[in-house]
Amino acid sequence: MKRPLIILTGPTAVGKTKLSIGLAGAVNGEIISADSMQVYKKMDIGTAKIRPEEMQGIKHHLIDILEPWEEFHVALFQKKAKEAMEEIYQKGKCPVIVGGTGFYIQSVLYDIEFSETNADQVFRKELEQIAKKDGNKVLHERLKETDPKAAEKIHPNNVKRVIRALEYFHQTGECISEHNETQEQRESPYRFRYYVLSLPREILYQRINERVDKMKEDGLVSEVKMLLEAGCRKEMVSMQGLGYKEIIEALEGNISFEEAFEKIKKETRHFAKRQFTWFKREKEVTWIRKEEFKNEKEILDFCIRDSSFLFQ
RNA sequence: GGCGACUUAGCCAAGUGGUAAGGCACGGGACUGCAACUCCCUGAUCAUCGGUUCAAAUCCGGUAGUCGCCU
Repeated sequence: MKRPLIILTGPTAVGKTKLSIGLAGAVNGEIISADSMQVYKKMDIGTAKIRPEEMQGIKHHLIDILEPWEEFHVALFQKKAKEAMEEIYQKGKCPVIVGGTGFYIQSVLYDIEFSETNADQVFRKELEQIAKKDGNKVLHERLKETDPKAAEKIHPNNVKRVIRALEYFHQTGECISEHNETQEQRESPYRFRYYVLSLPREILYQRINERVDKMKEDGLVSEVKMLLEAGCRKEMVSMQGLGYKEIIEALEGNISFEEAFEKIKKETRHFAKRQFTWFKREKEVTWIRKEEFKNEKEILDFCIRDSSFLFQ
């Protein structure tokens, strides 16, 4: 029998955290964060990380597990998430994955296979240079020769993806396009419910603006300063996070702080839009349109009722 | 009241006689080891009326609005 799994996601600032506590409490669950930035310690304000006192005794996994100078990626997320899930199942509890990184959720839900190889930084840098010097097209041509199917699917300007496809072939001798095709067929090894929390665009955008204003008040600038003093550099994956890269720009004097915060709002809106696009094409999801409910309690009740079959 | 300048998509903005660059926003989409990343797609007939011309956003005139200066 497949084991139960609850996923709670949605665009940034939609209110996942709040609902997650109630839900996890009701189903005797523990929370696994599916968030590419909240894994980092010391990055609290900019990631709108849940505070310990808000957790109400619910155990949270994959939050604050890395230093900001360490690298994180899907494969690692999947590994750690699976470990956490194992631990949760051992206790007879139900894992509740909460977070807005759709890609991460997918990796666990469909148990996508990642090869054992590590990122080949040297190879990547080399290809990046080619793209820079000779143009994106040249690199794409190269992919056409090794993996025409992938080349067809990936736009020449999407250098990152082109490089990954080339790297994959370089490391495994196999076409990433074929690998992906087989992975797409996968069925989830879990009995699950995949909730996507949503709000009308205008309301969500308003919440985003308010949240960014709050980050400003709460001292996002000092947080970034502290991180830089601790040795963080803008090239680091963690410092590419929304809110961090813009404040660094301002600290470097390239833009004003006012511009930086406006930029954060704008980019966060863009991010939310991308998240919607992702969830829209995920097939086995249950949308929870918050505007159709009277209050938070009703939403929670719906989730509890709706997911109860997982435990029968 | 007079003189002058301006008026191009939601915003910024090129074009000064041959049939509307670009950027931003909005919207849509992709995504299988950097994913809060990276990338793709999408819009006007040029304030308005009339004239000149084979041809006008581009020249001329009227009207309206905006801005500046002057009395």
